[in-house]
Amino acid sequence: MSPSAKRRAATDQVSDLIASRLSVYLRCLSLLDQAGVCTVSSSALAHQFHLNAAQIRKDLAYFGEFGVRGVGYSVLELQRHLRTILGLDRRLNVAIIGAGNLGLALADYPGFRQEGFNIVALFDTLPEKVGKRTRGGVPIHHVKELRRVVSRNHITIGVVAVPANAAQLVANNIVSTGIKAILNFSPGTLRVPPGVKLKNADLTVSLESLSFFLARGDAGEEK
Amino acid sequence: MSPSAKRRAATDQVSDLIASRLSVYLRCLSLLDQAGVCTVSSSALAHQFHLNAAQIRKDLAYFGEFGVRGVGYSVLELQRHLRTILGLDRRLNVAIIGAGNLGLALADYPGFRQEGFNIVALFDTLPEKVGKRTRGGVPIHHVKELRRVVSRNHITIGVVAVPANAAQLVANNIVSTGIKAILNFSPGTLRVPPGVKLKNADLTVSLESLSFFLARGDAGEEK
DNA sequence: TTTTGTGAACTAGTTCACAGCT
DNA sequence: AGCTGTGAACTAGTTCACAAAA
Repeated sequence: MSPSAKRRAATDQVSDLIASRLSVYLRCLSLLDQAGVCTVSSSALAHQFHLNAAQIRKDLAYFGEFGVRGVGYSVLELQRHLRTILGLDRRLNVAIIGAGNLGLALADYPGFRQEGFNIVALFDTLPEKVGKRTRGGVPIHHVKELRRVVSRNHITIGVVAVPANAAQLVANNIVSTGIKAILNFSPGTLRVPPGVKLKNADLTVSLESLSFFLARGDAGEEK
Repeated sequence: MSPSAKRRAATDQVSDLIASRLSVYLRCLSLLDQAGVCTVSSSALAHQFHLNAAQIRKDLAYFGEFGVRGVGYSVLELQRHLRTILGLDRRLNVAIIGAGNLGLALADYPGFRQEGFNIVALFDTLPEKVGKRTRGGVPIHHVKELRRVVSRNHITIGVVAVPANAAQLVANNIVSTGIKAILNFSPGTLRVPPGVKLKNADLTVSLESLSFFLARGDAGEEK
């Protein structure tokens, strides 16, 4: 079967788990690249980063034949492939709604910029915040400007960083601008129409799971 | 089979997915409670919050028989049960290592306090930060004070909010104090000994998954 | 009758193990 | 010889569907 035949149609539903792992692989490769490594085998990757070799191969093979049998994967080449697959070959503009502690911190978080994400705008409704900028220089707009700013700046990802009671309203607002990807930090379950990808990153849920494992006394590694 | 016989031994390994869902259920119940609802059936819960009724029942039944056949669950009673199961019946003290943007924001994040978590201390190595306090009043200590502050304040959860290159070192440091639960915001794969529960909350991974789904053009709901 | 609790059926995700390249 | 790519086997997680209880 030819490599191109392997690339799946855009309609195939790929699980969230695979998407997250690809992102992890990319970060592992960056580390190897920095360390001057040119070629790596799936088992070397697996061993170094506590992953499963077969799973790495399967995940990668899903998108094409990137390896060379008997040799392994070219670190540089695989990095490039993963960046393309993850859509990181172009810069992505991100808006954060909610200029509270969390929103402000996310806006200036250096990790995002580093990986190719531009946080181009914050939004809030409080008059004392609107018009200001974060320490890192991200401008804070009024939420009513959302649609205008989104289309002018080609924003493709919206981040919800408002309290729970406002979250669904904000999400609807984001969806109405045509944005197709939402990262939600607020607690509770948001509803978005089909065609819009929602990812939850509720920090309290994470802490409460830890609490749960502490209470039971059984631990173990996370996947 | 008696209700108590259902309660599983502490050695049973319960998946992360169940733990997270319990936390979500608890939040749904809080909303219902605020709305003055006294009793709720699994299907009502499922319908209102876009969950699966059978899954709710199975998750809950794993820990005991909390429902009444033909009636449903008492909102108040189930809340209390979930809080116990999640270990939220006692307050939990949390330390955050890394007083950067993210660490500072997490320290003052009102959602944590609200749910029963006390962020009692921040840690950093920079002399200009050590000795200060966050806006919310959380004191910033030097990392070398970690062990002392942890034992004096009965801290049971450690949060890693430092750059990737320092993360493993910080994790080791946390483990050495006897803390058994770590929430990791840094990118990359940390290694912790068995008996310590590690939960990753890498924000870049979340954004990159979204980017991936944008690039493919297939969306759909997250689990 | 209504709704729980749960075995059975099903679906998704992971790992094994090896054929097939290089 | 060594390592990828992948069907087959396995494991985990979800949903169905119904008996038992209120």
